[in-house]
Amino acid sequence: MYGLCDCNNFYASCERVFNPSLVGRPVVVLSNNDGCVIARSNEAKQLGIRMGDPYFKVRDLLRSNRVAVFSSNFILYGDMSRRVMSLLRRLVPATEVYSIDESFLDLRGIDPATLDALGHEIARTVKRHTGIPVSIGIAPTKTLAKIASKLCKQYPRLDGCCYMHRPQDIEKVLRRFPIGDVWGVGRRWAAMLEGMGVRTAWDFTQLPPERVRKRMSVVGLRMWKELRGEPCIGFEQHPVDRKRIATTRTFEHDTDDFEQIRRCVAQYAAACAEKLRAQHSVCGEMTVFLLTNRHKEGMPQHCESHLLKLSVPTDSTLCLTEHAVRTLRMIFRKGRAYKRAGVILSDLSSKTGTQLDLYDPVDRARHDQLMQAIDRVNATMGRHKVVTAAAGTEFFRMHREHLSKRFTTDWDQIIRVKT
DNA sequence: TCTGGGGTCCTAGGACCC
DNA sequence: TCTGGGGTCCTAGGACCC
Repeated sequence: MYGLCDCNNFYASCERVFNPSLVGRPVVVLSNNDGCVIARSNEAKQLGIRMGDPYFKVRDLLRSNRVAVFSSNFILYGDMSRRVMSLLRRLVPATEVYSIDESFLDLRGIDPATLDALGHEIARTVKRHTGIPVSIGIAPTKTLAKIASKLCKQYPRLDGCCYMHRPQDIEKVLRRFPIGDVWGVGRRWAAMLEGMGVRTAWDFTQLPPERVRKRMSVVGLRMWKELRGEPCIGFEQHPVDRKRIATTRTFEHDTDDFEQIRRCVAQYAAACAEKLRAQHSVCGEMTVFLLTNRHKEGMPQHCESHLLKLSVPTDSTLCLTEHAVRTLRMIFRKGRAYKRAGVILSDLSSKTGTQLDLYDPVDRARHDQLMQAIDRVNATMGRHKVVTAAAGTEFFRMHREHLSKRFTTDWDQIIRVKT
């Protein structure tokens, strides 16, 4: 049996933990720059606010319904996630962290008769220790466990855990489960399947497998088998290294100011390099891109980008910043209203065993020492304490009008209790 | 005025190899 | 009239996830 533990309305729930007056009130969390809605409490969902709605379009609706609005506080959400995940790790034999708010649970070797009680116990414990409400689904495959956890959200009387294992129960659920809500079915496939007369997950399991394979490749076939109770997606015991690392941002205003964009790109390169070192990898390729505002109708759209292949793979902020700025110089065109820029690192490999260049002008060993020192300073004394001159100390401020505090990671912002 | 950010996997087709 | 067989690697594009 596979378990899935999914935190309910995770970002909104994190905000509520430190502000209990929000319980029962609608809450939404906004993306970077307070751009659009990326998380909603149940009450906010009921008001008809959709995922991805631009903030400026729903502002009046939010105000008239006294919705609590927050800028995204990823430091807080990341720390709360870490707490939930480490708790889960203590309660089951193994876990696979799937996203910031979801973890698969390895339940092999546990007496099936006790799984329902275990699921409820986990949900209660996570709520008690972290304040975060979760939905736990337990079923014979990962795809079915996902469905089971969605049922928990739909039916509060399940009380946080749905153990779905008898074939007749599974059939009953699948017959009412919309195909578009199945894990792995996006908008395109949902439309295609509905065109084929497939409305529910059950309809899908009744299609001939050859047809599924032909229209949806092995990915669809795997899903078909998983829904029929045959596990095809295994349990990842150990977290795998990323194959791409990106840092990209939308600017608050359109700009063609080269110096400003250069500072941003240098900051993105440094952020990528930090993530790269954190997983002990080096990168062999770097892409820098610039985009104009895709929402401006009638304006010419431009996408400048260039992929640079590095002669020696590196994880040095200095090397990557230099490459990024040089690449930016190549693609930048004065007079274009740029709205977004980014740095993407690819061709990642393990740092041990890097092929060096005999004529390499860079002293790798010294760079390594310097990077270690910088990472240590920034880790212990606060982010951005040491930066490159290219990135500058003037941090391009994100528009975050409704930011909550770093209650759990900053002594100066720890919650105060009035007596 | 104002519209996020970061990932993965699979397939088909072309270039190339022996 | 008739033109082999078997493979790899790379890339772009399309699908998906949170």
